[in-house]
This record gives sequence, structure tokens and C-alpha cells, in this order.
Amino acid sequence: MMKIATWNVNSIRARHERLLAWLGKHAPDVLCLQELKVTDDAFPGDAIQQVGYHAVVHGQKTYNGVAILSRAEPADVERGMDDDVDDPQARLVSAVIGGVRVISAYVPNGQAVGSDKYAYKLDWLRRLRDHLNHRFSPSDPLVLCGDLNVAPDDDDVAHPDAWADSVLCHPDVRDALAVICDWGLTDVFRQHHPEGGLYSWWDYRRLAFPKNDGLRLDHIVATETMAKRCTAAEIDRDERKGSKPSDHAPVIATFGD
DNA sequence: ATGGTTGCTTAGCAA
Repeated sequence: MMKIATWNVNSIRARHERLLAWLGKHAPDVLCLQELKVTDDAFPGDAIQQVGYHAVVHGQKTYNGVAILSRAEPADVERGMDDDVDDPQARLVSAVIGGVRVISAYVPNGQAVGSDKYAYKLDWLRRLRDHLNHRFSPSDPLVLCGDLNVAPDDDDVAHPDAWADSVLCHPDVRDALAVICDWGLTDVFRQHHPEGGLYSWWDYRRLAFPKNDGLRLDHIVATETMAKRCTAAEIDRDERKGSKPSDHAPVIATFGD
């Protein structure tokens, strides 16, 4: 059994205590993190090691930054994408853990449709598809986890009309994510929750969480061999409660042997 | 009610 989780912590400094508590409570085999907002040297690797986890870190000051925590030792670590683009933003890291290629991704938000940041988002998603194609095979045991900053369907959005054609829901970003999944990846959360109406992100503003005015932006997508092994998936909504939560809740998937 | 939050870094940006 292998429990793989993903969580956009929105600053690992601000979420240090919550992260350690969460690891203790849920004991995942793997936890992909996004939005660390620290450089590698400021990552709390010692505290994480003390609770039994290895850490592979691709950090960045102030913005972005991704990591993979794992009980088993990680191998074949890759940072960023293997392409010609000189991209200073730390948004992708991957490693092989227990024979499974695990990728932690923080897809650009895109800010506003039509902006430079939006163009970068679409290009980044296109590059990710090319990277998968170039580096890996759909027949590999592979799991892509992260804040993908796309709500795949209207039933992943509490108020789809309010978010229509936003950077999180625009047909262009939904298509770009579909192109990635067409490579050979299945949304394992959706596999276990076809009903919709379940969210992983709620804006800090406007009482969005108490009103459950959320979107499902954080995903675990897996190649067929892994999707077939996935026995359960959940969003840990409780982690969004209480004092000083991240605006994202963790997503957890369980894989049988 | 034309709003509201958080984090990083210090007044403005990003989400």
C-alpha cells in the first residue's frame, strides 16, 4: 500500500507546524508540496527528517518552490523541465520513490486571461506535455501531483458562472490540461468521486471556505498501471479549518500493491 | 455593502 498526497502549503515557513502535525496524523508515504516560497537552504529539511521523511527540494525565494517528501529514499531526481527554455521559476520536481515516478507540479496561476502570465501558463502546460512525452512513457508507473491551477469541469466549481472564462476555468486551460491527460493520465480523484461538488481551494476572502465557495485545483493524475491500483482518494477538507490554514487542502490517494 | 485575506517583504505584488 502506498499513500501519495499533494498539498499547496502557501509558504512552508507559515505552515511549518501544520505540516509536521499533518505528517504525524496522516503518515503518507509521499507528500508533494507546492508554493514553498523559500530557497533550498531555508527549507526545514532537518525537522522533516526528524519525523521520518526524505526531502527533494526545488526552492525559490518569495514565489513558487516545490518539493517531494517520502518515507523511502528518492532516486533519479529531476528539477525543472528538460527543454530549451531558460525558466527561472521553480515549479517542477520529480523523483522515483518505491519504483513509482512521482512529479510535484505548481502550474502558473495565469493572473488574468490575455495577460503575459496567462500566456506563460498556457505555454508551461504545453511544455509539461512535451516534457512527459520526452522523458517518460505512459506505460511507466507514474503519478503527477500538484496545484494544477485548473478546475477541469464546471462541477469542480461551486459557482461556475462566477468563474466562467477565468484563468482557472477558461476552455483554453481546460484543453491544455486535457492534452496533458491525453498523454495517458487519469484523474484518480475523479475516478473515485464522479459526483463532483468537491473542492481543494477556497479563497481567503469573502468567507469562501465557510460558504464552501471553492474550486478543485489540486490533482493527482496517474498512468493506467497506477490508476488501476488506486483504491481511494480524498480531499482533507479539515486541514483548511482552524487557525492559519493554507488556502489549499491536501489531496490524498491510496494505491494498492 | 462596489467590499473581503494572506504571505512576503516593507508598499506593492501575487494568489
